[in-house]
Amino acid sequence: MTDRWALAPAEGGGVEFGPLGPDGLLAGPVHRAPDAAEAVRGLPEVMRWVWRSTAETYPRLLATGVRVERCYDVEDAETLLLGHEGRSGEPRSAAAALARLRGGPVPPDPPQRSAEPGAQSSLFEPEDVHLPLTDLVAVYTEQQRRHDATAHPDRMRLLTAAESAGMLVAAEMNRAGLPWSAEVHRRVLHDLLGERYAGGGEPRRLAELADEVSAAFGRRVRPDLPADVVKAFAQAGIKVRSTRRWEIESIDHPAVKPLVEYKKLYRIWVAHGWSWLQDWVREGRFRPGFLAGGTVTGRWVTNGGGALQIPKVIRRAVVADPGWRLVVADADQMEPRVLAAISRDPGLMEVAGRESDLYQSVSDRAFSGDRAQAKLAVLGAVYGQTSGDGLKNLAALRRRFPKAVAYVDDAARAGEEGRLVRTWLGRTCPPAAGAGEDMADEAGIPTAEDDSEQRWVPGYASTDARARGRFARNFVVQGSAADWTLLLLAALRQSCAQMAAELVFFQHDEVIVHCPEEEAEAVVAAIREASALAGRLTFGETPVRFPFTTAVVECYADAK
DNA sequence: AGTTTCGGCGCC
DNA sequence: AAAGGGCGCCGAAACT
Repeated sequence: MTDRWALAPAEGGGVEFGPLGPDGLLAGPVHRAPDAAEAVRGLPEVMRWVWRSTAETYPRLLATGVRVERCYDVEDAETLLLGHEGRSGEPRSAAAALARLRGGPVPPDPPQRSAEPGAQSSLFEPEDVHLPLTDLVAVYTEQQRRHDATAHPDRMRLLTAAESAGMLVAAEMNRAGLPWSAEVHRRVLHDLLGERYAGGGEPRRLAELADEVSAAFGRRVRPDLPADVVKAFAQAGIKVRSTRRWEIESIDHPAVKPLVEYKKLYRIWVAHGWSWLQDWVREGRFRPGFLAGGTVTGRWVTNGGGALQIPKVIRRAVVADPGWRLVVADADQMEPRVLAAISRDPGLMEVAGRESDLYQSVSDRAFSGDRAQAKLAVLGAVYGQTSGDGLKNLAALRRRFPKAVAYVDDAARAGEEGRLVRTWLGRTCPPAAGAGEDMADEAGIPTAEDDSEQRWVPGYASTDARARGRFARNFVVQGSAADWTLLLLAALRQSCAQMAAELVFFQHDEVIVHCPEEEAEAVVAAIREASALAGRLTFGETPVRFPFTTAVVECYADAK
């Protein structure tokens, strides 16, 4: 018995599966079963299942009550490996990987399916992309070799394993669902928006605010149409470039107050109103369709439902089951702590080695105690601020934490020059990300029809190049943070498996566990332990700590 | 008529 | 105080 088995659909129905040796080759006879659930259920001692697609396979296992310990997602690994090899534009299906291996014509990736409310996420149409077991294993074996060819094979192996674990977590979260009280949601909507009118038009409060805006302008204005609002301000003698809130709010005009209020409520109405509730909440659960690693940086996305943008007021509707609690855990100052870990800046590591407020410590050292300025400087360094006070503050930051600032500056320069930029574990930023230009241009190689203005010139980066620089600067921090959170989730998932507790929500640096009241303290401890373990596994031994703020609540809105 | 892009704003 | 990174969502506008 080996601890890794590969599994694939069999010709004529059912599945075939077999054990893998240390070299990644089939190391024993191939078995057959009527379906994946039966195969997995019959081999509880298998530690890792190698399959083509977790999003395709695992929801069906979960539907029959079968959980797996670990997996290896061949198509996800293909995506990460292609990225690392600077070939992110190539098709990443297992079938494409096999074709590259065998030298045949490489099939393009099938188009993505659009999201449907309540649907289990599934990236690919199943019919045309399945590989027989022996072919899948051939791709897997080659992928093992390709891991070895990376700059840090151990980190790359950790990355593909971690993201596969993330995909298990995502599938399990989608199955569990976020506890959601439709009754509370409706009450919140009614309190904010007033009664709904028949015919699906604006609710009462929005209609009233629209009337107030119109009255202030002295003519009918539709506050949801930016062009209309800009025109109305112009007629009132006020020039506005846009109707963004920060721009509107500085204007002295009676329409501003109802307009800003309208925008806020309009947003809730269209994005998380009654029709959202109708579409996305079933039997007391909201199933967000989490997709691990859905973005270039490795952050997750959700497939419909806007789960990562739930407005704070709507969180009132997230309510634990009777006798259960929500453990809401939020990583404290995650990005600067990650920057400390990846840059190995001694000063920043020392600051990040404490669990206390990092921005306060930074400000004590570099900003004479002005925490707000310190926070702006750190975020400016991470996001690539180009103007304003942030630049001045960045200089102060650079004096005290030179290695940290140099780390993101180097990433920005690499991005501007079209070079590859990687996270700590090896997730790679495609050169074209955020720019939409072709590869030759990205690499600074002139092409025949280039407009010279767009081409990269040393020392005179174009607007696009600078945008790529900002993207790359942010990528190394945000992406390495995503690396760390994958390891965190994997560890926390293993702890929760020992209890009734379930992971139900994840949002970049925040996780929610739904558990019986008596397990809540154990879950809080598990989060602390998972954080420490993830820090060690991801970044090695560093002084950096990753503390969480945790709250045990019955309602998500009470966590902050 | 159907599809893509844009403006604005929610979250991190 | 000014408007830098990542996303998704919606309706309207701008296209094919």
